[in-house]
Amino acid sequence: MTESTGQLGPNFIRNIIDEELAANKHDTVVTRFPPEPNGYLHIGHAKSICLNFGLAAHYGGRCHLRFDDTNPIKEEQEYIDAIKADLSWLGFDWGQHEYYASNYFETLYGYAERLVEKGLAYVCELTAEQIREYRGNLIEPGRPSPYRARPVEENLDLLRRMRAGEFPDGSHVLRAKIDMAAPNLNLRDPVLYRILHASHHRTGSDWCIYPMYDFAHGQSDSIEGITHSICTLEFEDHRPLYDWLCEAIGIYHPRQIEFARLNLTYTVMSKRRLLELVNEKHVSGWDDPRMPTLSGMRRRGFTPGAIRTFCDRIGVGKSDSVIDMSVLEDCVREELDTTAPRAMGVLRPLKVTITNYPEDQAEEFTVPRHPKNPDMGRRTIPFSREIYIERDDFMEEPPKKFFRLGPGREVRLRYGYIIRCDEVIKDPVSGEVIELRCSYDPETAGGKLPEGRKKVKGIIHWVSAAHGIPVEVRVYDRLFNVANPAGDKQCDYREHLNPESLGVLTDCLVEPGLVGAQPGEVFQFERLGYFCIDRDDTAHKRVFNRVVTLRDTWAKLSANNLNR
RNA sequence: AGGGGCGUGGCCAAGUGGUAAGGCACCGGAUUUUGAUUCCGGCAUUCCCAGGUUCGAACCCUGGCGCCCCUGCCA
Repeated sequence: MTESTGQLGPNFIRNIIDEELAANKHDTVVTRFPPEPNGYLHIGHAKSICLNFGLAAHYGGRCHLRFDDTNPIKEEQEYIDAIKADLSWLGFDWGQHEYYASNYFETLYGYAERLVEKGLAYVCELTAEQIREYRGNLIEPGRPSPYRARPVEENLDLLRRMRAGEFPDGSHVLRAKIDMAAPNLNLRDPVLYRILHASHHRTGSDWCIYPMYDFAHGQSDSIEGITHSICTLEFEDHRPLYDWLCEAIGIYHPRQIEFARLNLTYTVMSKRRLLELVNEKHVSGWDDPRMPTLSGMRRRGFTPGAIRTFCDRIGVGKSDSVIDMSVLEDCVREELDTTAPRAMGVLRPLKVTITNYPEDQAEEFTVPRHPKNPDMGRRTIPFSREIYIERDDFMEEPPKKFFRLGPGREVRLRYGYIIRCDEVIKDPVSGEVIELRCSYDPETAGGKLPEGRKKVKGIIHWVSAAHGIPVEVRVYDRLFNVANPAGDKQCDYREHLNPESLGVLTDCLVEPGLVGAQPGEVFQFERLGYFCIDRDDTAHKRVFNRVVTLRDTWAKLSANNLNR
């Protein structure tokens, strides 16, 4: 069992378990993470995973991985493999406890016959539409199916013939006999088994009847000895059925506890919408770095530790909540700040010629890989007459408090010399600034400041023109431009897609020390943010993803000034 | 004859009758060869509202109000 990096804080579920333990209701805690293999895991699943595995770890129990594979039409092996990979990546180990609801099909069927024999279930021949009509609605009670009073023997015969494949899809279902007038619609004789002549990804053609969620989930929990079956709020209405079925069948009865699912600002979390984003090509795939999927976040450069910290930090409750994306970003920055080696990279290059630096000269600065962690060692960065700096670090008419480069101004090149901007060269046609001609002060190498020389406030990053490696950098912004895209009843969530969520910068330059870096490696480009090498990276075309920017007080300040 | 849940600062969240933790965000300020990091300080006389019980209420009681979920042979 892998421990989460953070702490699973106190929450109402822990309080419940503490009380039960104090009352000697259990001697161990067994939880489970039960995905349906019909899609990819997202950050919402991570919350459930951290909760279930976290509780098991906290109480010294265990957590099972169980695939809820009761609907062969929607499920595939591909998803099982992807889910396992994501779970491992997140840092959780389910050991030998890998289970499948489909492994219990025979047992489940036995439970069904038992219910029939007890007179608690019957075979119904109403069509799906008729069943809906008979069910009534939110304020009117339902009516009993004409097949409700069928004798036990007839039900048993019919159920066996359903299993034997004598009937076509949709012709018969097995229903629990509960209460057609129950205020909780789930209790109005819910369907337990349906006929589906479909091949199952694990059981092939062994079965043509498949149990519904309500007749598989709790039963699987029971079979595995799950003590606490933790699910999301929308299943609260199913709990009475969960309980009824365990009692009716007469099996061990786990306790279902519901918590609020995760919502994050500026993204969507439902499988349906995520699938639409992929199918309609609004993103490049499930692992598009803008997606809230674990595979997307992995490709983006988010770390498992940051996601675990996030899940621990947001807590677990029962009130519908929307967590601000900044919480996640903070977790990512917190981890990467301590682990990412520093480097210099220029995203939007502006050429600078150091006019008083000899043309045939070059030198190397040896500098730390990390400002606070000497154990990470040192690196060398070449310096020469021509360098590139960030366009944003020069302004022809600098506003107040801008302490970077401008005509006649001085800045320090990080780890290098102080330079002064003597001349601004513009494109004669467009008027665009295309080059800065500067002079350097040889006395200021490596942070030195000669007696009496005024300290410069601005420090900017740079890359030597002759030595830099050209790279492509993909900069990501929020996928949607409103905080709650799915919450707008006026229009479709897709109308809130941020057209600028992906920016591709093709003229970037990074320091030559990064030649050998491999896909997945993360660096901090000083003053800019964290960047990881994408899996599209090749020797001919190096590709970085921007994981997240650094906090930018200047950007905030100038934005505030603009608003005034 | 509707039922089930939930309301603590901008966003989360602890708190379970003894006088409102923490994080994110935000606002100051110090240190800094990253406008980063770090560090210090500020940020709810009040817990959806109104009554009541109590020496004492976010916690207990009553009555309102608001929001979410439920009418698949999906999970």
